[in-house]
Amino acid sequence: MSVPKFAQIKEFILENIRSGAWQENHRVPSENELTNQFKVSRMTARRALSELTDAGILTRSQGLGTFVASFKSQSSLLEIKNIADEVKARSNHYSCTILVMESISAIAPIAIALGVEVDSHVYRSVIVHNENEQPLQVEERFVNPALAKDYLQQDFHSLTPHEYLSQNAPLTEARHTVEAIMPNQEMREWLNLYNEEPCLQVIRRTWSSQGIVSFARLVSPGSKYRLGGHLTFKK
Amino acid sequence: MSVPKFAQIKEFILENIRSGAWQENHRVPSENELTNQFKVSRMTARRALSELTDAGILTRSQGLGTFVASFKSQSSLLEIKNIADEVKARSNHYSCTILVMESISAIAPIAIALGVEVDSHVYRSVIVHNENEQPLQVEERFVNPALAKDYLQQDFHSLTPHEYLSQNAPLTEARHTVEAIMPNQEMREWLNLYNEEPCLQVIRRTWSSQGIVSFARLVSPGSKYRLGGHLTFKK
DNA sequence: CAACTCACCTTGTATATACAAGATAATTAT
DNA sequence: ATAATTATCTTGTATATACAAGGTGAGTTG
Repeated sequence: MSVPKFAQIKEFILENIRSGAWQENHRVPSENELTNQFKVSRMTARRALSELTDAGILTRSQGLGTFVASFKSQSSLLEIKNIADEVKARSNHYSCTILVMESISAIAPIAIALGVEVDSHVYRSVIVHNENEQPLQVEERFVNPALAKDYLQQDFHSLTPHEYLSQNAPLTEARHTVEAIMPNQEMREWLNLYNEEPCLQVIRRTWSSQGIVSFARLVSPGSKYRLGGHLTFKK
Repeated sequence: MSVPKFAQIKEFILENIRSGAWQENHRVPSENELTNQFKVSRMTARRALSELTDAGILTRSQGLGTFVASFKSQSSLLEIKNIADEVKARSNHYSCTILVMESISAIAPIAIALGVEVDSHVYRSVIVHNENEQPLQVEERFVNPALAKDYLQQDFHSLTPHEYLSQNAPLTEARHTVEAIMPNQEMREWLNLYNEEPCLQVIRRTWSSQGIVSFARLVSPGSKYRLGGHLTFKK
């Protein structure tokens, strides 16, 4: 037996999720349905579902069924949380200012980061996220237009770009780097910084099954923002 | 059935690991041994072992047995890797300079972070880690003497503090925060920085089953060091 | 019509059993 | 003594079966 049956079933389910056919909260076949479809025992079908559940890809509930988990619950440690949620979790007032929404011609480094041709047009947005009307983070994002055609038509006051993109092109992968930088003049104005203050910069690239979706640069003042992480022996 | 049998077995294994009785690479009872000890079927014993393996706490190999995984393989995204390994992985030369090794009286913030009484004595070390003889990171560490008595007698040229502490008091938890700071004069000298450069500062607290082991502050120049992260749909 | 019961679906726990396959040590044959 | 075989331990895959327990909806009862 080259590929175990339970692994084949896992692959079948993952492929449906990756392709976008099964979105978040979509109901996946029950153990009995998989048992019939794949001609395996219930225990084998169950193993596939259980392992994907442990991995955070599915959620199950007794009596109801098994469902595709929401993407954000997948992330573990350095989840770059939705900034709006984070502010609201501190029970502060969230607002945002949209500074730029445009279609630009991609210079080399941006084209490379997005995996598109140099000088092809890409979307660019610059948004300032505020906590109690004070700038907390500047989000500069470059988006591959092939994977999010109507990006520029969105109203990001109600839905953050990250939320919009997650719903539109199902994310399969994300990479980020964190570094400390000194903001330039433009960035200092956006963040309302009058003195020389270091900033945390997170560069984040996100993939979907069709390719690189977007490339974001998140800059926050060092005095107002920090990232946290937590490791434990899980039970 | 209040607590499922497989969960009881998991708890039994975790407790042995948390207490330090079973160290890294210690061999845990085989499926058959657990079957006899707990009077359960092999499938139930197997479930406990499999789930802990999926969680990264155990590793198994066919024909050999099941073992306690090494702590570093537990960490996921924001693993603060051993800096010496990181430098060597880039095939550069690693060296370190030990600036301070002392026993001090804990002022309030340090005492609180370490969970000891104010004015009780704690160990402090300051080490500069170099890549090709250039300072890459300053590690200032405060250690709870109750949990690492002979900390000051170690030679940290051969074994980093983190490695020593991991071996000595089995780690059960770690928390860290990442922020951007401007280094003070002393730190600039340690890092050989002549101009104003922002730094990444990682604060890391580590727990063992007996309490807080140490509290470290890791500062690196923003231009030389960044943290990386990676999220995927795991298979 | 409303409330209750029951059938039926779902996942959750647990067992007994079978064979495959990797690793090691003891035994046997050369 | 060395090499090959075998026995025995380990984990890995797979099935059939049983009962428990949560959730939903249909049908019965008041």
